[in-house]
Amino acid sequence: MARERREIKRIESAAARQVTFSKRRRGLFKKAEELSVLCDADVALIVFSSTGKLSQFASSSMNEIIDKYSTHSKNLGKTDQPALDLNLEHSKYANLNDQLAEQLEKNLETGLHRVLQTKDQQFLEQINELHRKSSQLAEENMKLRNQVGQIPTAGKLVVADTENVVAEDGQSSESVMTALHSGSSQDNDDGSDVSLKLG
Amino acid sequence: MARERREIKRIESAAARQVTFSKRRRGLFKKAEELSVLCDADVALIVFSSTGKLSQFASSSMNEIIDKYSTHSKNLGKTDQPALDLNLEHSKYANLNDQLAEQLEKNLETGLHRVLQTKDQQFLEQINELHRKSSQLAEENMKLRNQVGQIPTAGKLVVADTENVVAEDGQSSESVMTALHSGSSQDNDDGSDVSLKLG
DNA sequence: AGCTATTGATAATA
DNA sequence: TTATTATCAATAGCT
Repeated sequence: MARERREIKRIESAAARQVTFSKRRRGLFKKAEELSVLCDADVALIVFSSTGKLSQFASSSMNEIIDKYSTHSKNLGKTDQPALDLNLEHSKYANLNDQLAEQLEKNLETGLHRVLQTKDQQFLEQINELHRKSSQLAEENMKLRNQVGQIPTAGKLVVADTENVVAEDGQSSESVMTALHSGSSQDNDDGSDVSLKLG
Repeated sequence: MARERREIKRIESAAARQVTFSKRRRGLFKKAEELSVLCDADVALIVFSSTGKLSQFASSSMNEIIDKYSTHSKNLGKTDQPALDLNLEHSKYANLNDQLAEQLEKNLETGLHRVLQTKDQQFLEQINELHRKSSQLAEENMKLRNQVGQIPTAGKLVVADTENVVAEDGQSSESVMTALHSGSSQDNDDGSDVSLKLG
């Protein structure tokens, strides 16, 4: 609508596109508001520029309108518009809270588990090394006692027989301790031992 | 824009209002689509007539755009509109994600910390006990060597001098490892060593 | 719904 | 980005 008619197709020149976007966006928002005022309609307009910048207009409250839309949508919705709108399951937003909560919990559990695994891993490695050293000492000790002619002080070296206690993670706090005292453990199910729920 | 300029205020005549609504709505949707095409913008338009009828347009997917909007909203958003948009706290949906994330993180940090403290405590006690035993063994070992007339194998018993390595929690996984190898450590600031971020 | 006289929006330009 | 302006597009008032 101007010096020359413009074909409705993506403007290739980024600069020109930006200029046109600016002008037309203003016009669009103005029209949106005029419609809402003149015709007492509830209008919500959301625009993301190609660079990701958000612009919005809502004749009342954006949330309210989106809510109303979500609810109303399960009906036919699009009484109009040959629009490109594909959605029929706005339920997505209805349950947004729950879904997000669930998703976040999963993310966090994963992160938590990873952290615990790392930390536990270090502890366990440390413990294994200590066990190894103790074993060496105990063995050497025994040999020395034999050389000296002494009878090995049995029972004092409970550590001696635990060569490899735990090499991998996947234990709950409780079972880890058990494993540590009962020698080598292989039953790793790698199940997350952490479960948190929102309060 | 026509035979006469029309003041932008609610049209009282229901009939006239309906006619104008019809005409302007068409124009608005057309402009919305043109903007999205010309400028490669993501546009969502929701309109409820005064009689409650819904019309919508979305350049891509309505849900997608609303999602993006909700997420993006924590910024300023409304680059435009002197509109009647009253909400400044699209927080409800807008920051839902962030809020939940934050809340969850807090809950988890608390829970995590508690879990880690318990678990760490057990690990540390275990490690301390091992150190103690090693020390005993090393000491006894040394005495035996003397009896046998051997020269103590110096350097092999790095564990021997660490009587009490760690008795309390408050170490990061990294510093714990350091502490274990460098003997007793007193610099406990008890800061939470766990920090989780959502991926 | 159509029909136009007008106003309003805007493409090109600066 | 703002300002100008020639044109094109939308639409108010009627039918």
